Amino acid sequence: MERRRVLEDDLGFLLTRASAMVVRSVNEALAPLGLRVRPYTVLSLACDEPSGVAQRRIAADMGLDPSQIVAIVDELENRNLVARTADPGDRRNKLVVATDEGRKLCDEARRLSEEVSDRHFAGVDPALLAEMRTVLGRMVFPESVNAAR
Amino acid sequence: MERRRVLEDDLGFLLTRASAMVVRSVNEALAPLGLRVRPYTVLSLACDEPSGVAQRRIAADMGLDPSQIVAIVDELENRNLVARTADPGDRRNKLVVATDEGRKLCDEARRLSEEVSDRHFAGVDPALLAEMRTVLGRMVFPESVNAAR
DNA sequence: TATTGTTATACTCTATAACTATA
DNA sequence: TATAGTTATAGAGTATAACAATA
Repeated sequence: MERRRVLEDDLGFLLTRASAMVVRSVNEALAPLGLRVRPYTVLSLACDEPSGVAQRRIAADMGLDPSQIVAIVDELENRNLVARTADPGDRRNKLVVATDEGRKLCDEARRLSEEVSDRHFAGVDPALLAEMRTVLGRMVFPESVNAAR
Repeated sequence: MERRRVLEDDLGFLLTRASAMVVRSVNEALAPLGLRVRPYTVLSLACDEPSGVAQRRIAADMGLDPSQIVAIVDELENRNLVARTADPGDRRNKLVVATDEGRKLCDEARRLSEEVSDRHFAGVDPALLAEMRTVLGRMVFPESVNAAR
């Protein structure tokens, strides 16, 4: 063989390639539901928080600029999957809350998305996968390293 | 805490977030060289193959469509970092070969890019990083699972 | 003065289809 | 007919700056 002498050991490159593969297949898997990865992620965050999530929070969790969340929430709201509700405590906030319809679709999407992940990581030692979750989780959410769960 | 109940365990999501972080900081690190991740990757592949790489090969290794390679090679060629040379064996192929200047810049870029990776994965057990490389490498290049190196 | 959501804009990346030249 | 590279185009994702409403 003796190709890819350097890139095959570059974790950044491998991460990029792997995530592109997963995103692609999740997008394909979610297409029948009319969802793509990013709207699904927003919907999922809304579903995880019964009282709703502020758009800033969504942006922070997804690593995006708040301005990029607007159109995604617009789309989900137009489809009646989430609703923007006023935060009584701080009227600058708009809390994004999932509707019943949104929750149903999210459950379905989650199932499909997990199926895709399982397929990609089939045959990998579950303990190793757990360690990868920990490493990547700490990298992505450094503030919650020792947070109680 | 008790947020992100589901996404924090979603390897696809973590992979996407982590790779976005790395790509962003590698792009920043390479900016002084006038490179971004993708041109750097193409240059790197060209440097790894003294006799040159076919554009199809580059596309396959990067998981892109061959049409997306054209503009990147154009740019590198305009900067005299690579040259397109005719493949004597099959004149349909254009082998992308790195120039001396390209090799010098690639070495520099590699150094900067490794620095970024080291920073992101500082404190992680090297053995675990090696296992992650193996898992992701198999996922990305399934054809070379048992390839001799 | 600072922060939340919003609008607007420019750029990069992704995905396809169709063309040409060689095989 | 099949394959390598190319062109063109549309859509999705990324990155900033600036604005109105609220704190």
